[in-house]
Amino acid sequence: MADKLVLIDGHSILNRAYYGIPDLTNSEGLHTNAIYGFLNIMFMIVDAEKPQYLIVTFDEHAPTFRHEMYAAYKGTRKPMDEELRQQVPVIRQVLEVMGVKVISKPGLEADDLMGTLAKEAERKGMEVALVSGDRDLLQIASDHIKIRIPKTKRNGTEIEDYYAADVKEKYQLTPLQFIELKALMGDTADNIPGVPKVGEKTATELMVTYGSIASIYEHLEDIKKNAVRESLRENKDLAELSLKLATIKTDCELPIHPEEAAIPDFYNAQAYELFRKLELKSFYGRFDKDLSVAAETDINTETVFAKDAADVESWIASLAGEEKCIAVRLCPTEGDDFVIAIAGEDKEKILFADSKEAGGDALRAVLKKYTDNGGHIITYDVKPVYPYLGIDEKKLSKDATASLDDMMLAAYLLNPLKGSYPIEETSNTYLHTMMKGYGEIFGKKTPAESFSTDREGFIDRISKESAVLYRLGGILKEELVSNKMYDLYRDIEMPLSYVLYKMESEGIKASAEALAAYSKDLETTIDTLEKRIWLEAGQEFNINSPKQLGVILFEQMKLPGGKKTKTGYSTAADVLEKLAAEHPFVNDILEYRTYTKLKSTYADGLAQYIKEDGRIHTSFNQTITATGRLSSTEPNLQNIPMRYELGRKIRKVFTPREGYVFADADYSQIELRILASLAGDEGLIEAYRSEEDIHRITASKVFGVPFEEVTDLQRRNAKAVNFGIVYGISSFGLSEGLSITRKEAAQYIEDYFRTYPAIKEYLDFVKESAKKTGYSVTAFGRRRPIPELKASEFMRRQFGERVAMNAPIQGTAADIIKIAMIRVYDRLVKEDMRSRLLLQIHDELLIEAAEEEKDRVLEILREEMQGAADLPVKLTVDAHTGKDWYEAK
DNA sequence: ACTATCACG
DNA sequence: ACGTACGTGATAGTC
Repeated sequence: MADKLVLIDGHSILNRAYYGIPDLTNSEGLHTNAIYGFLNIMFMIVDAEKPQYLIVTFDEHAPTFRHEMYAAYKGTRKPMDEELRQQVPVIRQVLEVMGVKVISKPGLEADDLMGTLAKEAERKGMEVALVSGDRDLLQIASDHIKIRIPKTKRNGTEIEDYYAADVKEKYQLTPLQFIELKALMGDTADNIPGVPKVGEKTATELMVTYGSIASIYEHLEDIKKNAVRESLRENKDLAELSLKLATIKTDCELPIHPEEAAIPDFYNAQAYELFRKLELKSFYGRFDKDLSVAAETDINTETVFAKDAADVESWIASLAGEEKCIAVRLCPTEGDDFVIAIAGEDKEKILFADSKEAGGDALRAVLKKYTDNGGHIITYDVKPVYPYLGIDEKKLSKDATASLDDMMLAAYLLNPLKGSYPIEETSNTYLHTMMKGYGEIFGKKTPAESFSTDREGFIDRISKESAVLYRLGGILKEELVSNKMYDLYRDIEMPLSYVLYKMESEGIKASAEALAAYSKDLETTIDTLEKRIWLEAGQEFNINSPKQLGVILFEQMKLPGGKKTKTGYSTAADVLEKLAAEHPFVNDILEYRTYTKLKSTYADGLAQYIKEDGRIHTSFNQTITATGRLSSTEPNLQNIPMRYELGRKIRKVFTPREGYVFADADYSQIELRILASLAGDEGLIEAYRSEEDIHRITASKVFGVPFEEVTDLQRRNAKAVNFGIVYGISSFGLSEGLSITRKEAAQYIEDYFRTYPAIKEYLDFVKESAKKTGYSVTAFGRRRPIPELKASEFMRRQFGERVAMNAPIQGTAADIIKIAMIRVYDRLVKEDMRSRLLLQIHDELLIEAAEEEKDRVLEILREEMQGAADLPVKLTVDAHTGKDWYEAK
């Protein structure tokens, strides 16, 4: 095997990491996102390549101009962000401490250093992997020099690799021709002027056709486009200069040679210290155990084993101290059994109890007695813990949760973008510990399995977790207070968690027989459609495979429609619908999709979730969405079909229990009302006060026609604009939605903003404010960070702006219905009713109401939902009862 | 594990 | 020249 050299383009990778990784800071406020991202990529490459030699290059001054000879030309490179600039010396220090060879040479570009090093290594018989964030380096690619371009994606980093042959394949150009391509199109970041009027498209076309700049000039007269041809003619000198500038040097004098850069052992004690200081926790695991032991001690615990419930009671009393506060980590094991770890004032001592020995009922009684006497419990993910706390059924949600804290809910409010909230991540973030992930210790085992196979390890783990929880209690409360979200946490999220627990336990009755019958009906139609589609297509194929379907439609049947997705043809509904008019056969496919969707996801899918009590118990997740909404899983009961009759019929299988009916209530246009209120737009507020059709009024005002003369089309358009505004309007989005041109869409938006000027002012204000603070805020103080707003890519920034406009609206609506849920629940308890809240579907609540209570329940729903927020635009609620969900909605 | 599609608000 | 409406979750196919 030949020796291998890895070359890393320091600035370009650092830059890429900075823009690709959301902001990170250590507790001293030093930004570390670029450092983190850089090291991630470096470690990943070194792990994969296992090179003998490693060199990182940096430009001497950052930012630099590419070449002296062109430095006088107007520099267009943006100055470096301060947050990135401060990380440059730090990463160099990190690399130095790890023993990595870093080179830079005054007056030389990093590209030239790398080019020279790569070629020299190749001459010396080495394999080279050159890691860079930009494509300039592709000109260096050869059979032995691989250019590796990391891309930061949603779930980690992917690396694109280019040997010479790959460059040829992807760009239809050799690496050397690639230089000429760049010379033609120019590069503002590198101050290469290029030829005016020649962009990426034109340049590629010219190079593929003629093969070189020299050849292009020989065949100048063949070029069709006048503007391009004349520009080339006039700017020949510019083309030549650009070619020189674009060529990476491979003959520099080097301060170091490849064989002098043997790869060091990164993971030494000094480096470990620095990583600790920077708090780059995810890398701690790479260092030796011995090095990391010191840090692991901050959560060392000594576990005491309880013999019985009395033991637990006396220990709790001593651990709780004067503050009367303990942290409890509780895990169900087999059957009804569970184990608990309890931490308190004495931070090292953890009490462990197993319901098998201490008795489940006895343990529950101890916990109940403790809280009834004013004791406080800090938990992590409290919802599944409620059944162990013995909470009195008569308690209002706020009283039930007054003595409880849930650090997972706190962590979610502090950063709702994480998607999941493992306890160790919260601890590592806020306590600066370095806990291992659960999976690193127990793999994919469930807690119950871990407990039975590795009892000791599991006990140690939940002991540590409880210790950490006790400390998080104070810290996260402070964080919530200083971020002005403590009220939201205490008055909304905590009580809501209890309401959700009750709703989940209640479940909703569904008929397995009715689902089976529905499934059978669908199957008949699916069979017919399938046969007809195969007949039309002239062959049997898997209609559910977008790949096979694409080939059939667009290759064999030659229907118009191009590629859209990464992997091939798009066969999405909106694409097929455009074809359906000309090709009725496509309708069969759309219909087939509808029927199979209904069968697999709903008819058959839901049936699997019916429990022995004949009911479906969904999970309402409180820490998933970025905006503050709930989500529903296993199964999702927030997306049961509604819009079309065929699917809507599914709702008939959801029925109330004997002697009960459903009462269903939903807010009317809550988001638009919130927008009007937050913006304080007199026109829109007044429009709502008139209680007329809001889309019709809007159409009348925007298009300047009398209310009575608004056409259906005008109303439809106005409605789409109203929706678009809520989503964070863009002319493109609106034009897609309405099948009109972007220009027309832009005109609609302009007219809309002229009609309701305060709406525009408000949206501009929230955008500006989010840019300044980095987050958007709802009327109840819920925050959504928007890191996209400082992205370098235009598209991502645009997305950030739309999110900044939408999040306060969607989020405020989420806050309001959460308040309504708490109030509705409390009313049902207070008034001693048998009716129960079952479901929330974003703007809708479903109650199983005792028959004699149904009118009262409707009243409560209307009152509490309308009264949940006092806005300039009154919230209105539609409420109905019915013998199934279909009827009640 | 990822992508495409489609169900809801 | 670029390429998107906001927020979710389940399923089937593909790698």
